[in-house]
Amino acid sequence: MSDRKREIVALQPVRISVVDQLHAALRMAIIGNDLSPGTRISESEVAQQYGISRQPVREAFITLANEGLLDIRPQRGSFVAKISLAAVLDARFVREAVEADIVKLLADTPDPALIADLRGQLARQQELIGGSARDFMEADEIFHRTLAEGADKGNAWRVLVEMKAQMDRVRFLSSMHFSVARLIEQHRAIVDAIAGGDRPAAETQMRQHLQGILSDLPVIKQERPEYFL
Amino acid sequence: MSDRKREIVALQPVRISVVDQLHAALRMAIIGNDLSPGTRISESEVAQQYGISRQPVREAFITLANEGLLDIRPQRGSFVAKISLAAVLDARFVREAVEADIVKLLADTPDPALIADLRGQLARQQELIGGSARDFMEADEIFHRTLAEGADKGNAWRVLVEMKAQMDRVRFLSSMHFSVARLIEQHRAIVDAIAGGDRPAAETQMRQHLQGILSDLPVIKQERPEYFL
DNA sequence: GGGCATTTACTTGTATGGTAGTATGGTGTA
DNA sequence: TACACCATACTACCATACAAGTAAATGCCC
Repeated sequence: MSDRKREIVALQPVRISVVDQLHAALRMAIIGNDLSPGTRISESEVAQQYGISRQPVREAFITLANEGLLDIRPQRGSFVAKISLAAVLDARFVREAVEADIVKLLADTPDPALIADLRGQLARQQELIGGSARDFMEADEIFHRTLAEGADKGNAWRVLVEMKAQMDRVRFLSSMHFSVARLIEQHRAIVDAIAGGDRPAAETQMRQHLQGILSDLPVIKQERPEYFL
Repeated sequence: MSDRKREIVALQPVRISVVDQLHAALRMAIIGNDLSPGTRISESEVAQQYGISRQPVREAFITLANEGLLDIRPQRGSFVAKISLAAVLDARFVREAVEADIVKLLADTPDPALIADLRGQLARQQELIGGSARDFMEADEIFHRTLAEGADKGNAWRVLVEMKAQMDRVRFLSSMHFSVARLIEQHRAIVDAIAGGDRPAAETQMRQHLQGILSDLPVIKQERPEYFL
């Protein structure tokens, strides 16, 4: 053991609570549009399906409601939240603001190790072209999280995840309306700007990247008005 | 009834659930440092105090935990979350990024009505100098919310509230370490920049305003290390 | 007195029962 | 036929009971 501080990592509890497992499952189902906006899901029904009691289901529901993914109406029922145009637009706005500042930081002091990591991810993303939307979304999430953590803003990532969820829901409604290749190209431009220490370029590229959804949104809303509020 | 679309406003439920009331009360208590970081609060204890069952208490706890204000340790107890320096710094970072973009928008198209509102608030804030920290915090919250809503980013305000909570907790630990007068002066500078349509100035002023806590934070941490993680 | 196994009192996690409120479909009436 | 009324079958909300795990106090042994 050397002189430097020992890394103290919190031990993960071996058992993940029923609530957390259920929450993760439902969250994925909602974002991936396996549970469409407006769908009714009742506590007792879900409890029965998973072979657990109503209580943990209820707790998972509460967290989903806090995240804006579920709409609990007392004495009436719980429904997968319809997509609020304003909520999606504001989520996008928040992401743009925060991630723009993140890449500015990264461009100020480019870290070779980080850049190598990112370039590796770009290569992996290339391989996903033509694959499932879900796989690319996952890679995309890792990419953006790497940026946040590279700028030592791991806690900020938590809110970005929530914002990203709102946006990804929309994308999953119609995976035809965005070009994966174009997104990867934008990712590459961001990495290049960071690597070159070009702060304004990094900001511009990130903002453009996150503005992409603005053109898809009206199309999707027109196609699937019943999914929107 | 005229030809224009009728405004459909959602009817508010008259009764606020026990859970929501309790959550609000506990949240205020934690932010206002009536419940200090590290304090143990048990479900059954709180239930007894408020004359309700454990169930709604538990649900309020879950939401508080999601907000990062409570630390629920299974089979061990629930504790008011200690303040994480990283969490506060990242919350500040997020606020700076988002609110900077908000005032940029506002400066692009200055709205006389909004500016009049804000100037009125500045006058009210002046009257609060020397008053309780809690009163000023409330006025401060209204000010920043007005900016967000003025830019039509009401949904974004939701996440800002969560970030603000982390920061306000710190400030309440030691209300001596910041000058209300200086904060109001900064508010005024922000409003002036918006009114003048000066986008870069608005951004700069907002960023400076939100960087203020950076100087207080180390002092407070040194004074009350037991409150920090 | 010090170390250790055990007990005990506590915690949160989960299951279930009862209540009040809401939607719906059927029925009687004008 | 159209409408008001009511029985019924849901819903989520809240209370209560039990299970599983933790930690501190206890008492025993060395």
